[in-house]
Amino acid sequence: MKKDVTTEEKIKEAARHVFMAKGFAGCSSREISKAAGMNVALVNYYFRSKSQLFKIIFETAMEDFVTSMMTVFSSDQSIENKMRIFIDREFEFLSKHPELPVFIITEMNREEGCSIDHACFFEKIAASGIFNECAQAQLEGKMRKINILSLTLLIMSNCQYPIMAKNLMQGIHGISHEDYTSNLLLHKQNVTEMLVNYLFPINSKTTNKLK
Amino acid sequence: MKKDVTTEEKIKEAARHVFMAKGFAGCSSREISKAAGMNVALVNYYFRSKSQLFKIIFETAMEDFVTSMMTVFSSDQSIENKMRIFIDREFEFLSKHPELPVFIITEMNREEGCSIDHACFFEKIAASGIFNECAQAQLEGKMRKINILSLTLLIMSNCQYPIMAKNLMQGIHGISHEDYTSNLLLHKQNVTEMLVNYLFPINSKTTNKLK
DNA sequence: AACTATTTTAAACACTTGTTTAAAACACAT
DNA sequence: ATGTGTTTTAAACAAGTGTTTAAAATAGTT
Repeated sequence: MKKDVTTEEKIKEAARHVFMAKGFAGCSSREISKAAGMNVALVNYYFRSKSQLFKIIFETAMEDFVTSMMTVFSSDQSIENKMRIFIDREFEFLSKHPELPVFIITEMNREEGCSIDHACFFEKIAASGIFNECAQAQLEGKMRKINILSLTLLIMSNCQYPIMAKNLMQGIHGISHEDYTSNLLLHKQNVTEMLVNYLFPINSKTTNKLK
Repeated sequence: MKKDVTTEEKIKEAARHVFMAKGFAGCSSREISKAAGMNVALVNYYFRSKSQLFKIIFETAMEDFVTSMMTVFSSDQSIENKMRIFIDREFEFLSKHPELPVFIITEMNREEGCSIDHACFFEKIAASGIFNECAQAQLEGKMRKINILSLTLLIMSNCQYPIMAKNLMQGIHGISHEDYTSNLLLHKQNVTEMLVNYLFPINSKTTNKLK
């Protein structure tokens, strides 16, 4: 009999939640199995080991992370508008998956990385032609000439950090979850304005804003 | 007989390294004691438990983190120059303590936070008068009027993220440790220029640059 | 209904965990 | 040298870890 939600996916869903919230070292196989509502042995029946299960979860997380960043760049907008849309999408995506950036950064730093090859994901980014497109725009004088690493950092920093540091910021400014979330929308606008002004200094005032 | 380095401090030093690199859940008491070159029981002889030891390490880390941010603001520079100096110091400090931001953000998210009260550290920041000084500068038209949370986020994002995401960025752009480190200096200049241009739009071109 | 293959479980495995205990090593005053 | 208080160790504790085993429950076929 086919079930509406297969056991295998119940495990993956539970593992995703637990791993994201506590990291690989911060949780046990039993905790995951309990979250999925079943026996421990079943987890190892479907996935050989905790490491193997983690590997799958991490790789799909990476996939989501990278994919969300690249969808914008296939459109035929101007580079400046692509940037605006990108920031908008990134804030939206990360608001739905707030643990993702810390999870990826933390687990990339782990020595025993469950033998995960990160390179393949990064190759996808390079293969998408994003970097070439930016370099081209720089050559044509449409974009400020800073190196691509710095460009990546500017965007990633201002999109990801506000999500990552939520608890820290709430502590510093003594504000509630709701207040922080609404302030994040204002901040997104500030970030967009700052980045566009900096990266497109000439035509930033005349270009049409995002709807 | 007094020793040059007391056992207690040997433990703290080892614990600092191991906790920072692997987090609370990612390491064992025995790993710490081994890194300090001694028996496990000694760790619990000086510090009652793993949690207690962690609490001390975390609190001093927080102390460092907060202190490094506040030293600039006691000087009598202009607000714009303070900002430039702040960014400079923050990059320098974080380059020496690269694991600090991820460590703090991660451990602040932990449910079992070893019963650490974070509030006292944040109170120090507010008590320093930084926020008031910025609000004043905004009233006097010396600084762009954005809310203080957004201001904090802009600065923290652009200073901390480039350090936190080192491995991720190296992967994406396929560059070595050395290349990343040197690129970080260029990036610091870009960040400074972008932030100053955005926060001090009127007088940013005429004000004297940092030596 | 009886057989087969798949899915799920309880129980056990060897090992690591944080913590404690009791004895040993040490420093130092008398 | 003896006694005293401190520092360090080896060994043990119960509880929790990842993983495996063998039996039970279930589904599907004849």
